[in-house]
Amino acid sequence: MDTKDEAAMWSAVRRLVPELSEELRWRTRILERIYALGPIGRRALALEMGTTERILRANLDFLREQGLLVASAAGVSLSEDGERALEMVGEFASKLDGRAEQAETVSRLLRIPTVIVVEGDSDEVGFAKDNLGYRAAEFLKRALTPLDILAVTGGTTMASVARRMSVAAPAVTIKVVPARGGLGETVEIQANSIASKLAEKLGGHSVMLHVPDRLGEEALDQLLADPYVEQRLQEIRQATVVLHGIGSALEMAERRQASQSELKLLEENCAVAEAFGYYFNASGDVVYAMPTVGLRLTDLPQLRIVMAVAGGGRKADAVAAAAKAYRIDVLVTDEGAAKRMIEKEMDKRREIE
Amino acid sequence: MDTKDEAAMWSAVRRLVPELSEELRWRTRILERIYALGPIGRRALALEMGTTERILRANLDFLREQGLLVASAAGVSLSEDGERALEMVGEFASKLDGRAEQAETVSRLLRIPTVIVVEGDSDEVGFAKDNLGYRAAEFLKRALTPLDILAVTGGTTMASVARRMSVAAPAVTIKVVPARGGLGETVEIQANSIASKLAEKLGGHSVMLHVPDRLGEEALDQLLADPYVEQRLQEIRQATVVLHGIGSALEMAERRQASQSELKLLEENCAVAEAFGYYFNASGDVVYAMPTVGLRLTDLPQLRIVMAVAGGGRKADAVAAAAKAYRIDVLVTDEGAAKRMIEKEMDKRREIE
DNA sequence: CTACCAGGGACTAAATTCGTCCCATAAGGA
DNA sequence: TCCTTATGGGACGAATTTAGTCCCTGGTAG
Repeated sequence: MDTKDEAAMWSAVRRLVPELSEELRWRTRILERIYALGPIGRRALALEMGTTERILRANLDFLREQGLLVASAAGVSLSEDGERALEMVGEFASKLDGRAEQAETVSRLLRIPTVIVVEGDSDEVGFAKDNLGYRAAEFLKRALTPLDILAVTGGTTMASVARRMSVAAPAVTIKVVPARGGLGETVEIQANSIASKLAEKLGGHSVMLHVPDRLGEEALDQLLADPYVEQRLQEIRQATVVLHGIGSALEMAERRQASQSELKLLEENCAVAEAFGYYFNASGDVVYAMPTVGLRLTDLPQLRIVMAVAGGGRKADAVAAAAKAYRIDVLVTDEGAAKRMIEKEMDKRREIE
Repeated sequence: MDTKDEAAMWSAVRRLVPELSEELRWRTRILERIYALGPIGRRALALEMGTTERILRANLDFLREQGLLVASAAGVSLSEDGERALEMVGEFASKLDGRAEQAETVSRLLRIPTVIVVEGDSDEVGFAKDNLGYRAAEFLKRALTPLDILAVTGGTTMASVARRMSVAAPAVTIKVVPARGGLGETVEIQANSIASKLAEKLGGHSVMLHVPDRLGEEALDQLLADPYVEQRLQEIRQATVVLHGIGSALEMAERRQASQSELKLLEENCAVAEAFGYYFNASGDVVYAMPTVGLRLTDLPQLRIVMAVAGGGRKADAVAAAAKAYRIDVLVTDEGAAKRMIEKEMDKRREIE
C-alpha cells in the first residue's frame, strides 16, 4: 500500500471513528506529560493540562489498567511498556498535532484569528474537500445565532459545506442569502442553490437573487434600478455573517468562460485570487471586479463574521492574497493548502530580510 | 516505516484506545451489511446483526451525520462516500476480522469450545505476550465465581496474566493454588508466586506448595506421606478452575535443566509439548511425567474450566498436541501461534485424504 | 516530628445511552 | 386502486455511565 492509499485509508478511518483520533491524541498527550514531568500527582497534572481532577482520573485509571503507567506514593509515572508505547505512537501523534501547529502558523502569518486545518489535500484526496465542508459546517452551526443573516457564495467547496451541514435544532431560524448574483455555473454550485440548501438544513429560509451572468454596464444599471432587485440587495447588505469560497484567479476565469480581453487583463495584472466576484493580485489589490450585483468588498467591514473556506495546494496563493485583501475572521483550509501557504510565506519573509 | 514497526505501532494504538478499534470494526460491519442488503430498514438490519433497534439507530444516525449513508423511505443505503469509505477500510477491517476467523478455525480444528486470538506473535512483538495476559486475565475475571478454587501453573506467560489482572471487586474471595510444585525456575515465574499475585489482585488468598524440584522416587513417596503436603494436595485437587501454560517440550526441558537421559528419552519419543509437568508427543500421548506433586492429568476431567494460555509461532505444535492430550475449554493464543496451528492442521488433514 | 501532597474511596448530580412505543408515510403487491 | 407492510423519525422514561466534590490514610521531605 503506497502513501497516498494509506492517507486515504486513514481519512476513511477517521471518518468512521472521528473520536478515535481525538482520544488517541489526548491520551498520548497525557503520556507525554507524565513522561516529561516524572512522577507527578493527579491534581498537579490536571492543573497542568487544563482539565479537572476527575476527568483526568478516569484516563489515568484506564492507562494504569492497560499497564502503561504505574502509581506510586510520589505520583504516577510511565511503566516500561508505557515508554515503549509512547515511542511507538509518538510519530503518529506528532502528525495529529502537526495540524494544530499548522493552523497556528497560518493564523499568525496571515493574521486570521481563527484557522482550522483539516487533514488531506483537496487537490488529491477525495475526502479532503468533504472534511473541509464538515468542519466548516460544524463551526458555522455553532457560530450562528437566530438573529444572523447568512450570506453565501457559490462553488464546489461551498456546496460541500451545504451538503455536510447537519440538520439543526428548529430553534435557529436564520435567513440565508446569496452573496452575489448567478455566476454561470452549474445549478448545484450556484450561490442561490447553496443558500437554499443551507437554509433548509438550518431550519431557516432563503432569499433568491436571480441575475443573469455577464452583464453589460447599461443592463446592470437597469437591474439596480429595479425595485425587486433593490429589495433583495437591501437584504443581502444586511447580512451579518458571510461564508465564502476563495478561488484561484485563472481557474475561476476559465470556469466562468471569461473573454480574451478579460483573461489578458487578469494576466497582465498578475491576478491570483478570486472572491465575491473580485480578482486580486498577490498583494491583495483588486485588479478586476466582475460586473455583477450583491455583496461588495466595502460591505465586509460591517459584517460580524467573515468566514472563508478553501483547500488544496493550488489555492494556497489565492488564500494568502485574499487574506491581504480584506478581513477574514475564520479560515477553514486543509493540510495541502496550509503547507504551501506556510512555505511561500516563509520564503517571502526570508527575501525581505 | 517497515511492516514490523507498523504492526508495533498499531499494537500501541490499540493499547491506547482499544474501545475505538472495536467501534471501527463494528461500524465497518454495519456498512458492509447495508452495502450487501441494499436499502434495508433499521429493524430488519438490527435483527440481521443481532443487536437491538435502538443501539443500531445511534450508529446509523452517526453514519448518516457523517454522510456515509442516506436514508430513504425504502431504508438506509450507502452514499457514494460510504462506498468509497467501505472500500478504503475494507482491507483494514478484514485484518481485524481475520482474528475472529482464526479463532473459529482453531476452535473447530482442535475442538476447543472457546478460543481467543490476540494480535501479534509472542515470539516477535514485545506487546503480544502482554496482550495474551490481558485477554486471559479479562476472561478469567468474568468466568470466576466466589466459590471457585483456581489452580495456576508457572512460566512467563502465566506471569503476564498475573501482571495484567486488574484488581477485582472485593466481593470475589477466591482461593488460588499452584497446580504443581516448584519447577526450578526463577521465583517470579514460579507457580507459587503467580498464585500469590493472582490471589492478591483478585482479593482472595493463596496456598503455597513448596516442594523441591527434581525429586527422587523415594523422596517423592516420603513427601506424599507428609501430612502438611497431604493437606495442600487435597486443596489443590479440589480446584474447580485451572489456568495453565503450554510449553514446547525441548525448550521446557532445557529451561528445567533436564539430564542427558531425560533429554534423550524426550527426543526418542518425539515429545513436542509440556503441560502440568507432563510431556506429550504430537498425538497427545504422555511420553514422560516429571516426578513432582500437584494436579494430575486424571484430575482434569473433574474441573469446571480448563483454561490454557500460550502464544508464539514456536508453540503452535505444542498447543495442538496438548489439545489432543486432554480437554481444554478455553484457549487464549495469538496470531502467530494460530496461524501456524491452522497451517499445520490443514496440511495434516490433506495428508490423510 | 510535622506539614504536605500523593492515590484511592465514596457519594451525588448531571449527562448520556438505551429500551420501548407510537406515528405518518412511502413502497409494493393484489 | 387500495391495502398491507415496513420504513424512518419522534418521544419519553429507565438505566447506566460520567463527572464534580470531598475526605481519608499514608508515605516523604524538610
